[in-house]
Amino acid sequence: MSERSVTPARRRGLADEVADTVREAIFDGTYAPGAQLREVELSRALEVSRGPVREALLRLEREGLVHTAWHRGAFVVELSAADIAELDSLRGALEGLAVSLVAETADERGLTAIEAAADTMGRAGDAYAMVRADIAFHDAVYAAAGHRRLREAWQAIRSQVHLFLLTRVGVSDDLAHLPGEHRELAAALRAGDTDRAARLFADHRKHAFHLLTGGRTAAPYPGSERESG
Amino acid sequence: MSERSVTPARRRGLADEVADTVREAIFDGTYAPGAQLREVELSRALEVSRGPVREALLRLEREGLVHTAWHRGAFVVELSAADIAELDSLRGALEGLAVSLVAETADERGLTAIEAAADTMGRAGDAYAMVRADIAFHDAVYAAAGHRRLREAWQAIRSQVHLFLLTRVGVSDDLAHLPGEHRELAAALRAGDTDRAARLFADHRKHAFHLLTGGRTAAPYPGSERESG
DNA sequence: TCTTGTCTCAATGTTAACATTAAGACAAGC
DNA sequence: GCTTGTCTTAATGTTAACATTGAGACAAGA
Repeated sequence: MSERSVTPARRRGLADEVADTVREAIFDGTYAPGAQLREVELSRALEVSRGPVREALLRLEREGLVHTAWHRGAFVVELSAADIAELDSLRGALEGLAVSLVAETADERGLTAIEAAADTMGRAGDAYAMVRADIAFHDAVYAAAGHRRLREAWQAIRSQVHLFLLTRVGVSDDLAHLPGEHRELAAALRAGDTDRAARLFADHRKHAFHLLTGGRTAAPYPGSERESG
Repeated sequence: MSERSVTPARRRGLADEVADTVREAIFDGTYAPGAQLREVELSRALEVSRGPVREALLRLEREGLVHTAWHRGAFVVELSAADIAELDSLRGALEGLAVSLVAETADERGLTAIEAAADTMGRAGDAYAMVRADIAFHDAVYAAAGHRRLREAWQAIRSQVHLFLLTRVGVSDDLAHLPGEHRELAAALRAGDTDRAARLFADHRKHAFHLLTGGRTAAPYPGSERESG
């Protein structure tokens, strides 16, 4: 049992540490969308040299949280309406695969983790904790899929989704229904009902999309509608 | 007309140059799967310092062509049967979205580019040129989808697919039917027939999968079969 | 008034030296 | 004979200094 929790014990290096710190700073609002991330500034603040900072910024760029330009530096991304639509449709495609994998091949451990994540969401205090729990729930689903590249594809947009949720949280405080939805999703996955699970996940996304954009955003890509029809 | 081909003219930096060179070297077989990529060795050979080389290796890692371990360096990936199955299923999910986007919203320019890529394939000389043309065809499809993050998700596995095709080319010299298939795919896309295009693309992948793995490989993920049913 | 050329400077791109790590060889101990 | 500890060495991780770039300010010219 306790053997299971033994971490691979691999050293992480300063770059990972820096990346985590900066990512949290962006989520905390320390660096707002559009803000510039200066290498020397960060290296001074974190007491490391510019090497690891550069590497960390590259990693954040891979996550889509930061965009860089030649000799002009790194900036926190500003998500446009079109970007939100892209994230929504791509999420749909990835989650479609993840859900079918989990429903058809997931083991007990993965299903338990998903249900635990759903339960955690029910105990979330404020809206920000709710957002964290929501992301964690989807993390659990991707983890249970047992598909490394799929998980990596999710991680490439995960931070952007997180950022979007954080900036839009508060436009609607009617988030109380989410924990119930997640428990329903978890139940469908455990039941192995692929079609029902896929439909629920699609509805879940569409629901959140319209709720958070308030309908003022561009319509989602047509491709994102296909699986729910 | 000529205005259209004006490149953004942005400087690329040594890291991009190095990444391109090393990627080509991997595809050429200079660095076989499993080979170590030493930073000092590369920096000496390319006459740059280790900084850009490190950055290039990070980029190749993002493409999945290389994997690195703490204080142990970078190695060319060795694709297992499970990896191939992952690539196939993830490709299916991404292409499903791409195909529906192209069939429903693509403009004339994108469709023309796809057809041009299909025609190029017909004129491919040897099997290696055929592989390049095949990748280029799919590139054109993703480009025509007009979905930046989808294209990036494809680029994250593109090189791995390319590497796999190169290592397996020759197990079957019956690749003559591919150009015809591609032209058929292009026609379905231009016709805007989403369902037919999706079915054709799924069959195309399944066909290539079985052809190149010779059926000796693990079965593809169940999720990869869904859209063709 | 608008354009164009020059200048300045802050920031990134690059380099080479230094510090730390991990795998392998080898001998001591059980 | 097998394990364990130490040493060596080759590689990466990190640092700080140097080189290059791009945006803005400003003045001269049409």
